[in-house]
Amino acid sequence: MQKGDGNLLRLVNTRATLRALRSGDQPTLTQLARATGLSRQTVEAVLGELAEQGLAEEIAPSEGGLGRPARRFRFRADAGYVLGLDVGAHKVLAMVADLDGNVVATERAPVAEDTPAPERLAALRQVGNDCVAAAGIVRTRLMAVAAGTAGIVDRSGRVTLSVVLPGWTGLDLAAQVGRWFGCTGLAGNDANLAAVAEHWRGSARHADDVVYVLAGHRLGSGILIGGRPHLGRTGAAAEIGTLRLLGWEDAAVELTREAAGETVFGSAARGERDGLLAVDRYARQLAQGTAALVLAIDPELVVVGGGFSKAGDHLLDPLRAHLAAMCLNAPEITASTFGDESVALGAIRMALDQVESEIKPLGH
Amino acid sequence: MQKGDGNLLRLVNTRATLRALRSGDQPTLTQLARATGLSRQTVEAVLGELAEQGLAEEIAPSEGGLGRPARRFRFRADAGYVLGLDVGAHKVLAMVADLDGNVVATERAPVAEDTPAPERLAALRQVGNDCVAAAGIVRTRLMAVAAGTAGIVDRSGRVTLSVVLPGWTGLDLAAQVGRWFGCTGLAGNDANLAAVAEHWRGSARHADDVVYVLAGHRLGSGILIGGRPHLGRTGAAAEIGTLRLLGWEDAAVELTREAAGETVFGSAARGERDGLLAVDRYARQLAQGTAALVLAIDPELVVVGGGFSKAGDHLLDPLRAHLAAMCLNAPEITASTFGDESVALGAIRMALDQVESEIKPLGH
DNA sequence: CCTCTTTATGTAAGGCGGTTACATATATCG
DNA sequence: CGATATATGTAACCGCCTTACATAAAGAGG
Repeated sequence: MQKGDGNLLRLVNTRATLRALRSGDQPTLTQLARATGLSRQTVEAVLGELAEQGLAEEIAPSEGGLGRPARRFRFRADAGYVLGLDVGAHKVLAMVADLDGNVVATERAPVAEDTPAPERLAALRQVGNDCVAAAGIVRTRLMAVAAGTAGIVDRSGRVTLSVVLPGWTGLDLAAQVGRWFGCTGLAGNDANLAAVAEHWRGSARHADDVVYVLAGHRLGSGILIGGRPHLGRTGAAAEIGTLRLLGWEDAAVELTREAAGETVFGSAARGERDGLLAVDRYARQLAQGTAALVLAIDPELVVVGGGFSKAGDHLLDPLRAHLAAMCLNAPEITASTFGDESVALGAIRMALDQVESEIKPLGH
Repeated sequence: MQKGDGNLLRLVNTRATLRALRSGDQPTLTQLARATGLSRQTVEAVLGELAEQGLAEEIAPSEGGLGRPARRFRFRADAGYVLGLDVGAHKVLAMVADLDGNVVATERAPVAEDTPAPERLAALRQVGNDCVAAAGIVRTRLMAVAAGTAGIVDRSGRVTLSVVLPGWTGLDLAAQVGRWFGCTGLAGNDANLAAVAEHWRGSARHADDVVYVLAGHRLGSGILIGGRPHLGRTGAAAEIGTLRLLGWEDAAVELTREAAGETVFGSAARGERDGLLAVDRYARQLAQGTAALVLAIDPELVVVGGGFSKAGDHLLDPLRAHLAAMCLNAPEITASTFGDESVALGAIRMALDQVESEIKPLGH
């Protein structure tokens, strides 16, 4: 095969086999062959390599079928684990998942908004360690760790700018978490990772171009293009808040000044005039920033997450109305499915992508 | 090789060889082998297939070197041609290029702004035919044709909406031009194609994420992500003009109402107070829409094209100033290199992409 | 003029990855 | 118990690519 490319074909076929293996339910050799379009022999050889790497395993043949019992295989989701972290303004959150993305442990701890960076990092590390312990695995089984955080994060995983978390700017978060847990470290913007989570298993499963709006006391946004986060030159894509004209930054401030957000949404839900008006004002300002993103990207879907998204249609309906007025042919708008845990889940997906990208056929 | 994929490896190697063949200057077999990382034999075999398809050709070996004379090859750029069209408000423009993208003929004709669709189409067809004739080729040698037009064009090449060209909405432009010229037909938004042209050979050669702003009597914009046009769900990506808040649509109107744009820029160039103020107002409004796109996409580069871009820094400098005030860390801003012909050039690149995507190894 | 050096071309052999074809094994069903 | 269905194992073969080595054609130097 090609000199430089060391086994392009095997790589492709390995990926195809792995996909079939994971999507099927303990499939047989013949089923895998049919699913991948490869010959039985090839699938067998690939499975051999995967078994050597601990990624596949033959299990006992099934009882009670017609004909010779088929050899069955399964993906060894427990061959390794990944850790997803979320460093927020008020909490740190950690989740451990196996290679199938099944979450096996979750740990969280509250953090004060004005906590300085070193303590926040210590809390993050602590919650990460606790989570690994709770998952009942040793740290060496972690294959990658990813962290989501508020602020602008560049491609390398360094925090370029964070106005929310004190002392956060300049932090090399990816390298930091990598060192802590002795594996590849990654980091990304929280809204982007939340979007990734929604695209993986949430509201945005069937959309590839997505605008994610994080609507809470803080406003944030993320963009998925072709199912992958769009970072831009500096990692600042979707940071529409900077354009004062759109009133994006002011929205939440205003709402929280008037009252605790929850109270306002409760009031609106009860149909009280003041609450309805406040929510509508908020939705309008939210819509202005969202409209700018929607018009720029023309996404298939807008997902609204963050604390206020719990209000559901009480927030979404006015948002839909305002957005429809601002963009002709506005896209569908839906609420996030994961709420609080979406950032950590997105981090898990990011870590899994990293792990999967490292799977190579071993060239004997 | 794989059942479905009929020759993945050969396809990859064919592409690699083709790239090396085209970038080199009549390279020898050995040079090609070195450039592609493939063995000489493989390259030889691939060239054989390419020669069968008329895409490569052996030429006389070079004189006067040391050692046995090497066999030389060249890419047959004249194996086929593509046609690029631009349907504007005031003109129709056609260009024929060979497979290397060398433009061999250009034809244009003025069209009145209020020309109804059938006549505009007739003019387009006419100018296309004239251009093919001027290129001195028969129509059957056209391998693809692409057209750029103002308005929203969906993925299939149908005009979903055009407010500028009367009767244009609903037109299946791609199919139309394909029928006319008896080959694959494509169509796209003019600003997007202009961006493609700039990325191909113009100001945006070294940038993959680009925002293109068409600044003329009409305003338009296009987005390149990863070097390719980003269309969005309906093809309306970058149509930021809809957001009235940004005053995008009003900008040009105002400028043209005050005076012919050129006069204003001339006045500004002479340092006259009125002209400078008018240009600054225009630049400010232009910057608002541009800022929204820049913040959403975080591109590496903003390219300004369209009629007013001829004013150069007289327009760009105030634009830079306003943009810097609106986005922290604003990207570089530069003028288009192709001006008037960028849309047709982008159409040519689009057609070439289509042709190149169709190159497959013939499976003997 | 002949030979050496340099460069490149031809030809053969072999490996890797994959497929097809056919014989063989092990269930259930009548 | 054999017929049937299903799946496994083995062998032969083919395509694509690479390495290795012999051969060819030029200039350079005696």
